[in-house]
Amino acid sequence: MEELINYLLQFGQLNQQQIDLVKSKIKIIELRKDAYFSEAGKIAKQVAFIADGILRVCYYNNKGEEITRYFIDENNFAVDINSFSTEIPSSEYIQAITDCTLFVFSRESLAELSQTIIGFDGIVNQITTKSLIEKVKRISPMLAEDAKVRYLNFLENFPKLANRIPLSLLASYLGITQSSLSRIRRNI
Amino acid sequence: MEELINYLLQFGQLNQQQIDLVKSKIKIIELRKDAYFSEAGKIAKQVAFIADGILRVCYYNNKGEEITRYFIDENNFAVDINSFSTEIPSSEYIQAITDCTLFVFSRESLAELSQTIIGFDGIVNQITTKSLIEKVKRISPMLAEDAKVRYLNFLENFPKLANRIPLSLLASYLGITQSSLSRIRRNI
DNA sequence: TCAATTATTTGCCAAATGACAAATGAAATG
DNA sequence: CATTTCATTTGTCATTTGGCAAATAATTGA
Repeated sequence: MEELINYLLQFGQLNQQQIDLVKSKIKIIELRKDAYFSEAGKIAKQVAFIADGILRVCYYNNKGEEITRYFIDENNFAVDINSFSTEIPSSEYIQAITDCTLFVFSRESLAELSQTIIGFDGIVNQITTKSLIEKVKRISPMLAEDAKVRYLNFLENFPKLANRIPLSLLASYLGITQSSLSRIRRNI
Repeated sequence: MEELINYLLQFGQLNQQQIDLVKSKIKIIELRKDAYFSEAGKIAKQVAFIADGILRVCYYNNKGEEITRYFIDENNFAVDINSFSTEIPSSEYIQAITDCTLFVFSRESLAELSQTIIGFDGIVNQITTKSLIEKVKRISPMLAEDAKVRYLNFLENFPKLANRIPLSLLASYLGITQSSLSRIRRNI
């Protein structure tokens, strides 16, 4: 749980009392591989900090194909920010692709922390903005590159993730078929 | 300038005095086609609300090719949020692709508004978050679709923009060559 | 208006990727 | 250990897209 606290402290100060208060709001959840953390059609009510495991964000297109948009691994927050902030039902899923241990905050817990801890909103805002900027930076350049370069970039940026993610999901994330990714991998 | 104020009022309340204060901080800038609003290597010091015209965000890859990442048109904010918020030199350009009229806030102006107007930070945070979420939603699904579908989606989502953007830039945004886009267009 | 410049279209061929099916490999289960 | 299930690789062929050059169209500026 120290990882989570350290993460927060990057963005603002918290005294021991405040840290304890934050900790008291955490609910620890174990998610089995393939289980959903949040689902399309439902309103996201929780924010998770991943203590262990990998989640992915995915959706289904109009051909029924499953598209993986994003992976999130240890020591990062996972939330359907759109649904969580607007309270509109989500259009995508957040799913465990390995067994996961999550530190979960409910909407109510966060509201209480927001009211009790001066500066908590600021920390949350910074984390939100930073995460979204990173996401844009990660995804945005991909269109301009061919599949091989996208794969190599992924390996470079997330060397530890590559072995832990099934080929099919990685291919979907890269925007190619798993056959193509398999062939690309052979040619390296 | 009413457009800008209305835009802000969507995210929070401002009384007439506060509105006047906001207006007093605005600097009106005319940008000629091809001129830069912000440049790679420099720290973004301004935020623009586009009163008229279209901007694009672009960068150069390691082959020297120019990649267009994003278009921004009237009644939207444009800023290199990464550079502006971290004060780290940017790696991309924001360029006018038509003659533009911009309402510009400097970092100092925003800081003053932040200190003077209760709730101004909240408005700014909401706009920032909402803009980033929209950006992710716009870009993220593109990888999973072929070029023709990407083009059709663009037409559907931004019907007015298509005629105002040169083919070459739109092709770059869609991640294909202009020849390919030209062919795709013919087949529709 | 005409020339010069820039933007777009087209043709040709090569390379990349998709679609589908089959083969192989790896992991889980009884 | 054998079997089943799932993941990955491979083969074949069709389609898409890129790269390059040339042709055509549109725009700009003297």
